[in-house]
Amino acid sequence: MPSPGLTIDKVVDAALDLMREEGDKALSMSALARRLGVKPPSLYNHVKGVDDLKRAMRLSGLRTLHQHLQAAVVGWSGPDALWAAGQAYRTFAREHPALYSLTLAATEEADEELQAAGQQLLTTLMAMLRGYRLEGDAALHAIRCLRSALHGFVSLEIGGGFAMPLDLDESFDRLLRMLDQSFRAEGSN
Amino acid sequence: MPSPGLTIDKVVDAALDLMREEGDKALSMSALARRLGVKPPSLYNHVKGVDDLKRAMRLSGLRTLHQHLQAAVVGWSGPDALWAAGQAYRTFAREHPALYSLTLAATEEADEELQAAGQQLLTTLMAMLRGYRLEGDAALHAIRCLRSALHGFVSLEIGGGFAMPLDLDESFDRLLRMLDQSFRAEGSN
DNA sequence: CCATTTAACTAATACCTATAGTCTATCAGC
DNA sequence: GCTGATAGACTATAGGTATTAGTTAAATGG
Repeated sequence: MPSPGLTIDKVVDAALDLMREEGDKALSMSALARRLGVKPPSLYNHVKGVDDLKRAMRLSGLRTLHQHLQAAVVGWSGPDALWAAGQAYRTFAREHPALYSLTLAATEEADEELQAAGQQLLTTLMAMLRGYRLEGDAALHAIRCLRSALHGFVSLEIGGGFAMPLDLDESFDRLLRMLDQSFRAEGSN
Repeated sequence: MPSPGLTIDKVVDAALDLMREEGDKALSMSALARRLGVKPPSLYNHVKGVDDLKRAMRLSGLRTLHQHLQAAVVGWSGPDALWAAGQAYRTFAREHPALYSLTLAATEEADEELQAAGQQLLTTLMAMLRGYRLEGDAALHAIRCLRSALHGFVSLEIGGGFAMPLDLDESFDRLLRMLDQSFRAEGSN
């Protein structure tokens, strides 16, 4: 083996750095190879192609997001947990906008590993809602509302969709209040 | 002029068809030229390049969405208008998933025309909320909640993000109920 | 110490976007 | 009806991308 300078982890990490620094448009096998000081074909010893690379990045993104969420909500319940999770979610998206977009895009062709990572995320969100005493389908519908609201807000925010000169933190707080009140109302059934 | 078979509208329409039929990944100047029975360089007489083409498609998407929304809410107010708008929004996204993603992605580098189209959309949403008697900043924050919820839901839905075997229509209805109750509470201030 | 394997490489293919320059059919004005 | 300008197609070309095939050298294991 001629000086194995690369590992799959180094490749994925470099790809994450590249996308963080230069945006999702700049991510390519060529640019990645340049950054790693290597010729493009060498990358194919570690990833199957650009789609496989993105899949690995998505997996990394899902796991990192999950860790952040879990760290944020541990020890809290009910509204406190909701606010902590909301802030953590939004912070992650703002700090890694390109990765966030990539991660949440196209859950369609998710293999087993990706689905497991998504499932873990869902489990954490479910646990977070435990304080609201939501049962059965109501809890699942509530999760969907929660995910929609969070994903929609951060997507629009990082995409520059909120143009009005109006405090974003305040808007996000109101979004969380809306969720909180909805969960309270549903939970008291 | 050797038989001007192309016009800017034909080009954009063909691009929309191409993306609707084969997905956003299949959209390229080459594929578009093939579909139009023309050589790729000919397209450059009508659009500046692939980015300009996408810009034109985004504009078309924004305007179509706006028309659908306006047609849906006319004659209604309050909750009725909210439900009509929600259904129209979701229907548009489901019928043109690739166009929807393209339209709402990267509002960043929006030129004057795009911003105007976005503004019209916003104006229609504002009018729709009139029945809730929301005033000043409260109305603007409410719009952001509305957009977040709708955009998040349809994005996740068309991306296959909702995997649970649970009725999507029911989930969407609950999302609208959450918005409705929030607007009622805010409006009574 | 040698065989195997790993992971880099070079070379080549087949796309893609985009620009420059050419040619021809149409249209306006005479 | 002729002619000149122009619009809109074309050919040719440059340079970028992903990917595969085949080659070579280094490190490991028996």
